[in-house]
Amino acid sequence: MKKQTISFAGKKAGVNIETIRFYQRKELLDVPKTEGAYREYSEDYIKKIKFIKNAQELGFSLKEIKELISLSPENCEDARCKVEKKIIEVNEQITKLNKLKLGLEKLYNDCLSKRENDCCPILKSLST
Amino acid sequence: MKKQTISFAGKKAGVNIETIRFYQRKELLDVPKTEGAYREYSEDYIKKIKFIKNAQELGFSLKEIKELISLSPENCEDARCKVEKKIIEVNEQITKLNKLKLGLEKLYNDCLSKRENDCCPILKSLST
DNA sequence: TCTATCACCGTACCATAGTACGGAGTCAAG
DNA sequence: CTTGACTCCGTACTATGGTACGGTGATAGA
Repeated sequence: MKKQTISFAGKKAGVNIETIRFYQRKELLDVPKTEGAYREYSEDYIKKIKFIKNAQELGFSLKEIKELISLSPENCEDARCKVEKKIIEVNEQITKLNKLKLGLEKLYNDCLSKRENDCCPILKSLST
Repeated sequence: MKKQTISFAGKKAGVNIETIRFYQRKELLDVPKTEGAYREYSEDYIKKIKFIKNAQELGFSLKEIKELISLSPENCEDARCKVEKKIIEVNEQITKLNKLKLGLEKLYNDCLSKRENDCCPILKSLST
């Protein structure tokens, strides 16, 4: 059995050692209590790190992940509620980005169709 | 003629005084040179502040806006190039968010259709 | 047993986009 | 001519998500 040190856990979970320590400071992970001077990071602990990374990839902030962690696995209504809220947020972001895209595309096309010697429509239109 | 102080400019452009000073420090705006002890903020200056705010709303970072500002208004090829790049970025973000949304929706539906006394699928699936 | 390599710890630093604060100076109205 | 409001200035602080560094101590292999 390989020693389950922090660097081992970091490699297995695909994160920096400092990141683990950072999550511990932020109380997203507990600090394992050990007999010796060096802490032991169990497979379970590595799963917890991966949980954080998975949730991050789904767009949750560390603050939100901390809330998710504190939920009871039996009563999942709260978790479902948080996921629902996040879906709404993501939808809002998509809507916003689509509008943004339209604005940028208009700018781009105006610039392409400008007459010779005209002032740049991009820089001009941003100045209004 | 009203005095064109910094607070006047801030109100007219819809930004905080501190934000103007922040942009000056970041060299996005120049510091107006004045005879007296208090600086004068021209209408032209207020337009520059609005330029920054407009560009921000289109998704440009302050760093990118600084680059935009440095472009010559005659040769707009560079500006068009930056806009094009930003359109690609926005598209990538939209794609990413759509994937994220699918993931969240799957999680949500799994949770709704879970059997009584099952462990919460959301918390469980994030733990893998 | 020695020494390289790690762990642990606090603190400082990175980028991003500001906001807040306190002191000193200035300006204008009463 | 004083007082309140404002400017200017540097610095510190906010949130977010980490990374880096330097000192001390433990541990394991040669």
